[in-house]
Amino acid sequence: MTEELKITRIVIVDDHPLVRERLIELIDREPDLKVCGEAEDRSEALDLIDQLRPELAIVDLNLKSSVGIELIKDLQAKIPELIILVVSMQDEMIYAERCIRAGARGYITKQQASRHVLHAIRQVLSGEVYISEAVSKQLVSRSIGRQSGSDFVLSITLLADRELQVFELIGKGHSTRQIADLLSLDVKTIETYRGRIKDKLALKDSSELLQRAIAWVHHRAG
Amino acid sequence: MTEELKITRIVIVDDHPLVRERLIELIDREPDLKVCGEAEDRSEALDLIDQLRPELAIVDLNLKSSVGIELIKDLQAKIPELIILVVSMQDEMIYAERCIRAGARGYITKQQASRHVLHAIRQVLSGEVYISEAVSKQLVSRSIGRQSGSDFVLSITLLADRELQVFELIGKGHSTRQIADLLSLDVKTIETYRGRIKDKLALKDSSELLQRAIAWVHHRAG
DNA sequence: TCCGCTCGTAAGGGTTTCCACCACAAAGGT
DNA sequence: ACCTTTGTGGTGGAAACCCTTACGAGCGGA
Repeated sequence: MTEELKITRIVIVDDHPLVRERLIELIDREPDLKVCGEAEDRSEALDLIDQLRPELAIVDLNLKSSVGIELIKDLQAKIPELIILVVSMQDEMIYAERCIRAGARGYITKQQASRHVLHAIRQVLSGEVYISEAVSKQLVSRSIGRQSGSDFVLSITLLADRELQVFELIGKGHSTRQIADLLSLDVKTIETYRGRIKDKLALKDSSELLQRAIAWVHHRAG
Repeated sequence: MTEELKITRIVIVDDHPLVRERLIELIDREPDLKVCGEAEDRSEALDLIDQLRPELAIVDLNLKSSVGIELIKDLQAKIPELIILVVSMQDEMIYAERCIRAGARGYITKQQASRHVLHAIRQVLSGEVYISEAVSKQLVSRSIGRQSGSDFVLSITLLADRELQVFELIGKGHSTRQIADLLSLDVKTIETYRGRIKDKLALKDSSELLQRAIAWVHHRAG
């Protein structure tokens, strides 16, 4: 009588085939873990996970239309028992916080993923929350007073998830109409978000909003 | 007597280990290609490539600290015979243009990389320029008949002085009203310039104009 | 010289966006 | 149980966008 081995089934959601393929290799090398499906975008992911019902989903934050957070919320609402680990290019604490609040159980950057993804997987499977070093260190270094523009970075924290999404799309030069289409929302809704962003960041008109958004996007892009 | 096989040596510069690892696998599977080194950032890449002198460098655009474009320029200046293939997360034409202009011989998105990277490698090695479908389609849909990608800069020279002034102010995030005030002109005049700029640069709406202008300003700024 | 072209400036008129304010339901905190 | 935040939309007037037209100044070619 051989020992029964419980295999944990995992779905990967990421729009970069290179990353998916490498993650699959790393994971499938473990005898007790198995990637049972992959998806490239939100709706594909929802369908697939609903059908396969894996224990764990590894989700890229930066899906094409920047709807990673929405996907987390959707999954959390639909399949509460699913454990979600976020793999992201962003090493900003803001994003990690939002993901955890949205229901994810772990957050790891792509820089760290190669070495630490298995550790992260086991940690979230065991019920703990995993946040990668690089990110949590960032939190500390920021709270120790930085000078220029850091109060602006902090004020970004005030933005709700949707508002931040819209803010970033504005910074990339997208029109209100395009943003509405990208997020499948009414133009009027985007206009509301624009108004709220202006309030929260204390901006006086749309060009100040635009300038801030451009600066923010280019602040992260390097 | 065995056939002599010339092996092309390749260096990979990318700050995502997952991506590097997968690229290495794909490349090393080919008998005539060999990854001989990896680097994570600009200075590391410069040292390594200077030392190893590979035929080809595969460079990620979005390196952490420094912008990938700078690295391309550095490499091009220092080792002109090196062939550079850019692998990028950005599917926006602006970046492809800038890379090619900076001396890269190919541009492929990470979405496409998995399937097409070998084809791209062979194409740039054979002396041609490779630009991935997803990106070049954007270009074609906008301006029929142009395909080199770097002629955007040339088309900038089509702009009259006033038009260029307006273009740069747009790129800094100024509104039409603000520009009119700054230049002491009527709003209607600025609107005319916007229209002419769009014509000359073959842009289809104001957000494309905005994105171009932003890219232009950040290109000037370094 | 006359024709054609670009440049700088602006107006007319239709379409879309901006913006201040309102509405409402769900979630969460005190 | 209330109050705030969040996500989603609506009204309506001001402003911006976009296409077209205009017109004089300058400049280059036929």
